[in-house]
Amino acid sequence: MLKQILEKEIEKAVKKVSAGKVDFAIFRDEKFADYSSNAAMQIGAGVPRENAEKIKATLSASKNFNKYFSKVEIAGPGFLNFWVKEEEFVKNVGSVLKAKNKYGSNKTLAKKKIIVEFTDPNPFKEFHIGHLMSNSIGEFIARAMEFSGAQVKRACYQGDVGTHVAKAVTTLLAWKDKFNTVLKKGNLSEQVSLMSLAYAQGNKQYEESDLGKKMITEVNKKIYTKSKDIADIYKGGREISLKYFEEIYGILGMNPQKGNKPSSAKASAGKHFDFYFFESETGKHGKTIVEKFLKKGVFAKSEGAIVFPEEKSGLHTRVFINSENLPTYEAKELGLAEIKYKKYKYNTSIVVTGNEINEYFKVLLRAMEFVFPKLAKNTKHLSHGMLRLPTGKMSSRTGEVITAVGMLEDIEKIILEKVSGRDLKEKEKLKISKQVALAAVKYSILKQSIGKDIIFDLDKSVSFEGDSGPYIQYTYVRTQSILRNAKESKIKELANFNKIEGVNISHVEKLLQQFPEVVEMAAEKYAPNLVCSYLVELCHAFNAYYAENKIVSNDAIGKYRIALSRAVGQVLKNGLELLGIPAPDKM
RNA sequence: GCCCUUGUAGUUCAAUGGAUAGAAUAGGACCCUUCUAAGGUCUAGAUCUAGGUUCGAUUCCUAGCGGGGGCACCA
Repeated sequence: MLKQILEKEIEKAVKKVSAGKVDFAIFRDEKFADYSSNAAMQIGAGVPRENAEKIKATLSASKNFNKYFSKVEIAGPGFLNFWVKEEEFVKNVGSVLKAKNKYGSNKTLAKKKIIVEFTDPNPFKEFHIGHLMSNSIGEFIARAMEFSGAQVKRACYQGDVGTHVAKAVTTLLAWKDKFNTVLKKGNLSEQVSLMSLAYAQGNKQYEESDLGKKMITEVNKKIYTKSKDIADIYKGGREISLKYFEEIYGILGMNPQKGNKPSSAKASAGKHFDFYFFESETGKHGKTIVEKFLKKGVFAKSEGAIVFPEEKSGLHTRVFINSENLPTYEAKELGLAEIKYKKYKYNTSIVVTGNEINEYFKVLLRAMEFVFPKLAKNTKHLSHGMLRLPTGKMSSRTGEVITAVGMLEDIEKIILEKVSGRDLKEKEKLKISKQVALAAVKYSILKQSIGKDIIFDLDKSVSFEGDSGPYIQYTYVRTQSILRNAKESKIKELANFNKIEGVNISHVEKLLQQFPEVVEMAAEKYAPNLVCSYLVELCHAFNAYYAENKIVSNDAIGKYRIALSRAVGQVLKNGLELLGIPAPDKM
């Protein structure tokens, strides 16, 4: 990459000016140049502009520098501005077409084994738009790591035991007949909605009456001990949820994983993750671990529970095993860390969750430092913000939730309306509306830096214009349409990019050259928003180019423009692929 | 009360300590007998307050004010 070449050249030049280590940056701002650097100003000694002059002189004399760059200038307080030779941009168009779906990938994480845990929906509860957020972000992280050469495994961790399950099961016990009927005769969505009703009802009971709370606590114990009283209901409900989740992963565009192994015999045959972990197993293992380390003094007994005390964490005391002798989230997570490692000897374990558990996770990692120091070091907690409604936080406890499927369906209807006039088959229209809806939703999640809350206004947030997923899809469609036209007109596109004359390098070519750098930074910083804003910028540049120039024409420049369109299409497709957004050929 | 996090155009979001703070929407003015107007062109509009570090601060530090989350047996 040009950036790396430039970096080395500057490094060499700086050494001639300063003996000490200089920490400089290379950045891009098209207002000024193709690349810029602050190297001269980062040198502690001397006058910045004089240092810049010296660096410039060295670079100008470098053969390797002159091979790729046409010019270096000094500006402002001492910035070095660099211009890339125009022919490099043309050559790069050829590189895009040659590399195809590999363009932009790199090897920075080659041979690294990474496990990414995300989505983590709980059986017996709804799959709401918050899970959609975790899924979109997690899938991006996984794909970005893969694009950087890592061997990635996807993991999904599901809470199939615990109070929340007991709440639903307690209600379902009371509704036994109704539940059995729906279980036998109802379709999946009826089954699921009955369960979420049961959960909301159970939750109400738990909060409003002591008797209800007591009942649910009893049922909770029965779930842990696998009592026969609840076995059928529990098993039935669990299966429904897991089946439903798999259906959603398919809708969200996750690819089935090859050779995946459910981590326990009880697991249903999920296909979309490599590993499925369940609290029923991590709880058991976690409890054993905590008990073992209680003896070693890592944990302490307090008020009938086993806690990780504040003195050790430096944060605050957390319960790992409660006074009912059941493992809490923290103990389960401890168990999970080791179970994961046994399944897959990872170099890095990334856990994607909502940010409301940030504090717990910090305590957990401190505890893990005592228990599994190596794993603690290699675990990275990546938290995203909450998906909030303009009316406030949504709550599955009260039943005020927007489900992922419900929202996607609503948007699909709007899009179906939009494509109604197009000359397309009904089947195509349906497929396209699904693809565009997914793009609208996923993009609105991924376009901002993860970690911040998203205020999700259904009417406003999900946009089809401007800075949106559909805009990128539309531009991709435009490139494909151009290629179809060229084919119909029997115009052959350019194949040799080494000696093309009369091409005016536009913003489009420069952006194409930038893609690999963007991908690398997005992966390094876990920042899908960088890919998003890059893609929109590329779309904008290409659409402006398209408005100004006739693309399809049977002459040298036409042939070049067709090739350029194909390259733009390829990069858009690669970028969308990273974001987990489909790229339709027509819309 | 304590801890974490956040504060940028009317709104929703950008900006590895750099040059003139970018987009998108909403507003105003234009462009479909050139390849999909889900598009393009022009225009107006913003860094919570007070200090500090720095050649240079939206970015780092301190304090204050506002939003969000958390503060042992839910996850």
